Amino acid sequence: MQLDNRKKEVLHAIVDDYVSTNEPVGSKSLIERHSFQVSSATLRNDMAELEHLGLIEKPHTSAGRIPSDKGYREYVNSLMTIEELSPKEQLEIEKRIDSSVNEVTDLIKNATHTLSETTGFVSLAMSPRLKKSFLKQLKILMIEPGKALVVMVLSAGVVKDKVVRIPNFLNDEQIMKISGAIEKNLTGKPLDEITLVTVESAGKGTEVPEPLLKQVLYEAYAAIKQADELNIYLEGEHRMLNLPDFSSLGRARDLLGTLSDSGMVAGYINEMENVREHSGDDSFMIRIGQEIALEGLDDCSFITATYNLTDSVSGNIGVIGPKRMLYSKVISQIDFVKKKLNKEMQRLTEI
Amino acid sequence: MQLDNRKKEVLHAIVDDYVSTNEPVGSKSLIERHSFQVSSATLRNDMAELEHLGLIEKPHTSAGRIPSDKGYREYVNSLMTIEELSPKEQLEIEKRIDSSVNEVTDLIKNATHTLSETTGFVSLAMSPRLKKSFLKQLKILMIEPGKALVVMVLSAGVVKDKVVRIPNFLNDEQIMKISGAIEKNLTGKPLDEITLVTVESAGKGTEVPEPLLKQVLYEAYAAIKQADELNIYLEGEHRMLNLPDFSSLGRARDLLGTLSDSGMVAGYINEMENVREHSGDDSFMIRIGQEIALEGLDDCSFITATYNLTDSVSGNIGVIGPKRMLYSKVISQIDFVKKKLNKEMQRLTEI
DNA sequence: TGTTGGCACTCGAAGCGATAGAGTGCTAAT
DNA sequence: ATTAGCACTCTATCGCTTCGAGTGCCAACA
Repeated sequence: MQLDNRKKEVLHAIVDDYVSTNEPVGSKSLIERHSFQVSSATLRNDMAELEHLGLIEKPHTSAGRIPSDKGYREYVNSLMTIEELSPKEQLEIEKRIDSSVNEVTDLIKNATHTLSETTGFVSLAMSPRLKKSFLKQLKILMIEPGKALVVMVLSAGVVKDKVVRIPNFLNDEQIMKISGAIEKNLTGKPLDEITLVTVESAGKGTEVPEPLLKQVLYEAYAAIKQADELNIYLEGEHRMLNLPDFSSLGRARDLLGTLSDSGMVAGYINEMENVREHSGDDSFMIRIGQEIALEGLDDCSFITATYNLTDSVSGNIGVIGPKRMLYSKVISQIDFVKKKLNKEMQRLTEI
Repeated sequence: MQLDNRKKEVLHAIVDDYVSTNEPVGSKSLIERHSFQVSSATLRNDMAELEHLGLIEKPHTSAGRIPSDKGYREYVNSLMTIEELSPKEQLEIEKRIDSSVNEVTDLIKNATHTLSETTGFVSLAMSPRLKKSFLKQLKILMIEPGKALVVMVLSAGVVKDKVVRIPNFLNDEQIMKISGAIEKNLTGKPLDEITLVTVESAGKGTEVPEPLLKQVLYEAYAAIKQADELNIYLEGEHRMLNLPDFSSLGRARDLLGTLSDSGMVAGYINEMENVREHSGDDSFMIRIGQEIALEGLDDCSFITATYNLTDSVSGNIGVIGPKRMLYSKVISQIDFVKKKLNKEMQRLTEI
């Protein structure tokens, strides 16, 4: 994008003004609010040029300009400067993210909640992708005849469990044998390398009748697979209704409708994450307006960062807000929450 | 309420018409839509009377009437007749509530989701109140030095667990001893009779140094207390935006704002539940409009039923919809979902 | 006494025209 | 390349009128 300096400044100013006023900005008010050394007529020429490049657009013929998706993109990529949060803001976040929590899930919910409160937008987080973590322990506990609990401890310090049905007449001792065999043979294996076949061969040699054994092994396998399922946490959907951008009920409805299908949102984040991984970019994922392939989010921007539970186990945390947002501020907020989250995660996972 | 028959019919008709059209209903249209054997002038007199009794009201001087909270209340208490769902509707619900689920929590989420889809409103459920259930098993598993998992099996077939911190240098054997002592002494006790003192005395006699023992016992106690904490599940908040009743953004915002504070909603349900228990009424709790002591729910009705996990362990499931709803239909839907839920719960809890 | 037809009155919703104001594009001069 | 000036455009808004559904009340009637 070959823009001379003044044009860059003009675009910057238009984005800033539009973000803060929510009104299309015209050449005159631009002169008033900023100290350009040229006249409004000159800015009009520049604006015509920016419009030609598709960076800004007019809602109607005789109105001011608003940034287009492409304009916001240019702003985010090359114009804005990111500042650190003030110590006060940092403290506020530190305080809200509770350090007394002992489970990863609670910690993530905590961070999501905090992020929604500090940004005033919808926040969301994906649970850690555990497929690269490995099994450290697996125990099967009898609950009552026919029912057992599979408890797994994963390398990332995460504990998962699942209630499963087992044949009624299996006794404690048999279950212990099977449990021991699985644990012995699968400990240290990453979850994504564990298949039904692996589990079945791990259980071989246990002196339990074949069909019964097979059922238990299947259930154990199902429990392991369930452990690496992804969860998504969304918070603060109602905040969108406070934004003038969604004062039209139709838009608000479409947006909340889409967000209510958390599976769809999770799928989209996963997709984005794959792109990020392959592009080698390790900081933020930013999607603006139509770039987001979800219905009803045309007027939104979607920003996520990646947090790490361990080196190989990570998840995402971020916000969905209006396109018309203070990008630099929001990005610093996400960044700070992410860092705090990483710190707490480390506390939880180090022995 | 001493109302002659025709006045009852008039109120009935006004509620029905208003529910289906969402427009204030006048004497003339009342004549048109129903076969009253009198003139519109007569109905006008009746309506003036009903207004005097506070059962209906006018949005403004020259408009038709709409039911007041008191009017809806009268309708619900003595006018409406409840019909069973059609076999088709029943089947639809049966199908949606999945029978392959093995955990109570999943089952409840499932039922909540179904209820929101069938009614088109916000649905919600409270997790079972476990304080009357008793401990069947309690195991403490070492995860790694300094970290353990407390697993509890409760009488209602519910499994709960919590990761806890323990002193670093406790070994497997010591933990097993403590775990065994607690289990031995507390099995069969209802959760609400277990206090820190009970747990501490249960752990006595274990050959583990005093301060270490005390910490573990405290953590075990905390885990037990956490097990009977209540959870609330809310679904379909976005559906409210589809209702003409909430087309004013302000109302929608207040409503969703309140619902987003799930703790507050849970507290309110608990309060309602206490009233129900003491009044001996065992069917539905219905709260209409201003009867609901929650901000922003003035235009809503709140209907819940009680489901049972076992005889002494129960929770609630219901909906929050607009006051202007088809009460008889919604009540049958809740009732049917509740019955189905009870059935599935029984399947899960019977050995 | 309960019911009815008639009538004047009320009030919001919808449609219309005029006006104001912010903004644009273009042209001609610097 | 920049600027002043001007004609033009489009929306938002205000006030005005009209329309219609609905009400309350009164006098007449069974």
